[in-house]
Amino acid sequence: MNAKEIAIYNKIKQAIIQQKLRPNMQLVETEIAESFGVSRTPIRNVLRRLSYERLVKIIANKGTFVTSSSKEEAKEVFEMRRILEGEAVKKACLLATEEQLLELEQMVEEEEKTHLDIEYYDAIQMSGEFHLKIAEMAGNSYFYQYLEDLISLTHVIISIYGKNQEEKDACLHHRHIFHAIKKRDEQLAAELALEHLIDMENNLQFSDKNQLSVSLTEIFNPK
Amino acid sequence: MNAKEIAIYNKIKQAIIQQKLRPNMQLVETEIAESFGVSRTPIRNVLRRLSYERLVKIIANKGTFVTSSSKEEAKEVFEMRRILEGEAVKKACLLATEEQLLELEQMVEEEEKTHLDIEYYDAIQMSGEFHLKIAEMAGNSYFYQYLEDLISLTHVIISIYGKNQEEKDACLHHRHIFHAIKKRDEQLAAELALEHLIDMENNLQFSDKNQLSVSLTEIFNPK
DNA sequence: GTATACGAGATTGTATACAATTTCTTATAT
DNA sequence: ATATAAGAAATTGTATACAATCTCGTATAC
Repeated sequence: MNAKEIAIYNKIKQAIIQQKLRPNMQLVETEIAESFGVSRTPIRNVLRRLSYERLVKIIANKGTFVTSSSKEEAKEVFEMRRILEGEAVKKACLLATEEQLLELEQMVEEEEKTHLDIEYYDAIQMSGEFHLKIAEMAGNSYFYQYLEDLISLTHVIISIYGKNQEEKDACLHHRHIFHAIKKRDEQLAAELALEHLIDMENNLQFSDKNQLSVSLTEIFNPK
Repeated sequence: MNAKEIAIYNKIKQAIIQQKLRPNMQLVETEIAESFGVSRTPIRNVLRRLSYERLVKIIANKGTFVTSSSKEEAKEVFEMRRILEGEAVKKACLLATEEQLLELEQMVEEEEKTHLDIEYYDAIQMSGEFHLKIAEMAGNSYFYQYLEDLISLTHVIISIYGKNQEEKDACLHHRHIFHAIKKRDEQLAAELALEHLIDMENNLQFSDKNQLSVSLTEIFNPK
């Protein structure tokens, strides 16, 4: 993707994460193209990329729709995050440079400072960036590539199933994880990272009312 | 991607894996389009997808080139495979149905039977399918998605750095892994899977002569 | 009144024309 | 003879016209 497409990609992605584009909403190519002042071609490229990341679902000859992760898909996302972030944080303990540790600490401090002031959706975005920074420190580009997608999806999942009280402990957890990495305590860091993710998952409410139905058939004629 | 594009995608992917399209080779859109009897549009879609999987590299306004993984990139691929396949095989032990075990056994037997007869590149493809079957059995679609890409890249890596003696023990390893899964011995299965991957990596030769140069400039005017 | 069939509207899918960019060649000035 | 610049060729990037497909409403047959 070139710079122009990346800009469009980031805006659409952020709109999905910030729930301006809600799950199941249709993304009509011509409408998006018009709003960005370009033709359908680059829009189609961006939507394809987003579909590969599972943030949208393209149905042939029908349209592109914002992802509405099921309970099962959400579980898959969290399981894979535990696997990858557990390993990533261990590698980060081994490889972190002093400069990276400083950057990570600054991210935690930034998070704590703005903790209550800022918009809710900015808060979870900052939280995501902390996790991504650790992925970056792990010294294997696949951690970053995979976790970038999984974390984006987590944001969508929280927007569907969250109880809007997620980040109450997140900053504290992040600080603890940071300290473990700084002490280069692999075992502790991994444990804390897993606990943190399990906490996030436990804060989801998979009740029926949070399930966004794909069609009215599901509401009126459930099997 | 629709059926037509998937067909084109598979053919190009297989050509790369089977080294009919060698690393660093340029893939010109119009040429591929002509050979498939379609316009550039679907070809561009397929190439973008392949670039996301790192099988090709798209350089803006210049062209698309078959990936030529560096030594460092190869190490990343194997590290991520160890992480994912170690977990996948453990979950496969827990979740495998009798039917799946039968299918897996049949794959091993098929591999052993045709072990020496068939084409070299068909052999490593069969080997890859064994690993993918376990990913499928792990009950989390991300194992399959990620490992599909990593295994494809492994084929390219072996084609660059391999000593052409990889699959001598592969069948045996596969049978041992199968037995561990059948006995539902998580620990053993994971150990064998890791050993198998380490073995594969140790069979690579990262000598300079295997390094495919990106350009003639690198041959004649190395910095 | 109901069911089927036809057709209009909306949306995506494909081909193609043209624009932008890069690379290589060639011509020209020194 | 060499260096620089102009331009030609090759390739990708973008916009657009048209085709294919799906959805839904309406009309018509029974």
